[in-house]
Amino acid sequence: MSHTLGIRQAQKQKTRQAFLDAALSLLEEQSLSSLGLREVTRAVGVAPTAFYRHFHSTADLGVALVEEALGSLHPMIAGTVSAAGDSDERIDRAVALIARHVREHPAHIRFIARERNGGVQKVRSAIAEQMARFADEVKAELAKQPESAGWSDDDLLMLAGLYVDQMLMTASTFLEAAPEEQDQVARVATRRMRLISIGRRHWLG
Amino acid sequence: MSHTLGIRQAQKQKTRQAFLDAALSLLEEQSLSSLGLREVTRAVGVAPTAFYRHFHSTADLGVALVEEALGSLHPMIAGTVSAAGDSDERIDRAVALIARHVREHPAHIRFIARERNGGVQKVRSAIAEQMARFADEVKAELAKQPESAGWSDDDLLMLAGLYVDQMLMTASTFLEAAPEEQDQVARVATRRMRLISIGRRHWLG
DNA sequence: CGCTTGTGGTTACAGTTGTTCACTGACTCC
DNA sequence: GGAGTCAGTGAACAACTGTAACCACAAGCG
Repeated sequence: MSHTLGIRQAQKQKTRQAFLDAALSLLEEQSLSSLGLREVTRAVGVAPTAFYRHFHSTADLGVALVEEALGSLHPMIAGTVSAAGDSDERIDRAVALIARHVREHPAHIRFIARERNGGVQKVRSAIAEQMARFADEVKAELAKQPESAGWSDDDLLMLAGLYVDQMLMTASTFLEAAPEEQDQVARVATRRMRLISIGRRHWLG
Repeated sequence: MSHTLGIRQAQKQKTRQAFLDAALSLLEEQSLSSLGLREVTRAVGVAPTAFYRHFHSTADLGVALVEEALGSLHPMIAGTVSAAGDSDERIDRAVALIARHVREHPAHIRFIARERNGGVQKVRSAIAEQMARFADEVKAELAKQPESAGWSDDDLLMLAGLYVDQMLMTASTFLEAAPEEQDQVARVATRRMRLISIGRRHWLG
């Protein structure tokens, strides 16, 4: 029952999206804490004061960017972990999926990796919250697998967090690697994941 | 053959160190790419133009900070890995060492974690280079251990990189955790390391 | 000693920043 | 159809930025 929202609201959303896009592009070569409000409005092509109609501050814009960059990622994460096949096949598929996502949304990944430890507290919190949700979701998927028999909740969450952190680091490494190094990066990432999975298999006893 | 350097040079080094200290302190709540030259000189208590006598730009200052923060860390890394005792004892000691280092040099860790993926290319490179050196050193230590029999150089480097990344992430997590959460962070970090070590033990065959 | 060197200070410039205020004019709703 | 709402405008503000030119004066060195 979503009624079409009026011309007015639609145009506002469009401008808001333009802000997000412009900011994301400007953030490829700087951090959020140095992103100026005027810089963004200039890139969008609107007056500086128009910014306030959409965000209180650039920090607020950053939080919105976190939603955009990570909010849509939950299905992919779950799909990655619950894929069919044996452990090695699953890992290969996960690494390939990460590589593809980085290729398609490089600015998103760059933003998250950069601001995860960045200078803006609210954005750091927003990212931490999303990452915690990822870890919870991965944990839920892991719990379904037979390999997790006998595992405590705590240990499962520990493992899930390790996987999630590893995924983001892999993505960030893809980002900085030259095209001809991508394969090498993928191979190392695969072996890291494989080692962790081996550790998982022998964790108990 | 180190002759005492003149009063002149000594005073210059002192001022330079004041710049580094002031910058590090200012960077606790912002990123390097938003750090202004005037901001730093104001904090030090010198004229803006004095900055140029020591650094070309704030990016240059950042590179110097990388040296200060990571340059002195090499002995600790090596010591951590080559410590005596069985695997679990070694891990406990490593985590404790990391916790202590974070407690003693929080600003250093914050800076490295923040700028590792930060908006200043030269600084990112400087950090990446030091981290690669750490990985090489850890690899060399690992190679000495009997558990590494039969391991290829490539796999050893992969494992070393995994350990190094894990150490920095642990340090950064300590940094953001409240005092009463420190123990919990330490316990999770310990279990992560332990799982990796188990993976290592069963990597071959 | 006097000459050179170079750290740091002073003044000034042209641009930029965030934020305010009063405004326009197209959309919305009764 | 007329009144009200509100996204976006334009001008103005004080404060800030990096950088240039020139100066002061203590240290180094023949």
